[in-house]
Amino acid sequence: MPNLLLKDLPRYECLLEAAKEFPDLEPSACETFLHLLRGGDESVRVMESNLARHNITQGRFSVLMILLNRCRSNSGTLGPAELADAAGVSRATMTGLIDTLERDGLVTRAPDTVDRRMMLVRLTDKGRALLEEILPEHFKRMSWLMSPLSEFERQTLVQLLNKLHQQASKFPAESPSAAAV
Amino acid sequence: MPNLLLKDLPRYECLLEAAKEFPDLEPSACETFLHLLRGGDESVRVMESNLARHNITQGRFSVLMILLNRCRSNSGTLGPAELADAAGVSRATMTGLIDTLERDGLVTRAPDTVDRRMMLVRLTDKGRALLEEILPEHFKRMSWLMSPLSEFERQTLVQLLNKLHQQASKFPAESPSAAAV
DNA sequence: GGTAAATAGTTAGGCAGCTAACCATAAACA
DNA sequence: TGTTTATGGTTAGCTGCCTAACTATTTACC
Repeated sequence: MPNLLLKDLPRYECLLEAAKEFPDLEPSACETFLHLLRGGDESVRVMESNLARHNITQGRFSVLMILLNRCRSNSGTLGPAELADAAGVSRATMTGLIDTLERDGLVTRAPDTVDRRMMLVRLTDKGRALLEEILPEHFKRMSWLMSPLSEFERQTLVQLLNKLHQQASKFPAESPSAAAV
Repeated sequence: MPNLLLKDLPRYECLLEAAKEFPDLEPSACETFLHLLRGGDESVRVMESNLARHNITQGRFSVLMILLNRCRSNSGTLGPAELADAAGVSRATMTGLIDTLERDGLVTRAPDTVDRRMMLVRLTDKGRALLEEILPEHFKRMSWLMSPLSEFERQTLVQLLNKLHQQASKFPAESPSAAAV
């Protein structure tokens, strides 16, 4: 799901110019933000073009990967609510994702006999086989994408992104302008 | 449009473990990639919660910003194809975006008398007023989000993201596995 | 034990992204 | 000049994302 992507980011001088009109615009913050968006988006596109060859999308892929990981530790089943939480989407979205995955035979959905509100989603053999077919190229592309960065640069990038993650997680879910404080 | 987001990224030891099963998995590349995705996604969410208060989405916002920028230099009008290219979406998507923007009175659409295939999209006064209402808080949030990073760290981050951008732009649009070469 | 609150899952309606196909017009070229 | 090709815009149909509202079940609490 590539997001909207500005092809040419504004040059720094333009940001400086715009800052005269909008005193709240901090050019270096804006520049960093736009680069981050573009970087994330382009990376997703590179990976998605691989997934698309197997008729699968980023969203479906994430669900399959979560199930695969949980297989190792737990019983191999998860409820839609847990999946939604792990994947960072709404429960309604997860219902739709599971619908298409089930339709294509990649997961199964069965009612939980203990808690009768719950459904148990499980990766099928077909789903696992699909992942094993996709993953080698998937990981190759990751390596290719990151190949211009040295190990040190990768660590640096992760640290910087972690700082942003820390900050974003502080964001008050509701209060709108309180963020500016 | 927040993309799908893994809430808890796998720990590095898990990546090392998984690399035993998938020899193509390069743990540091994978870790960097996942952090990048999460960082971009979280940042978008912070900004979008502001736009949503004004009943606008990231996609619509981008179109308005492109028009605002072009106003300064050009005649203030752009065709859907140019907009789509600048925003990095398909022409069909842009048609839909302009539809809703026009419905809400934020842009106008008029046929070009010279090239009769073209439409000319123009920002309305209402659209401009909306931007002027949104932008201060928009820029405040950018600054808030980036506030944990020093100027030097921002420069570093931009440089690293630029390297990824260079690499991603090298990506062959069609050939699937040639990327691994 | 019985009512209220919380939780799991789904459904409905809307927007945004995509591809593929289509029509109108313009440009290229024989 | 006339045909072919390219371009601009739209439409149709799909997926995926959201919120809000709904049902069923479980839990909490009086």
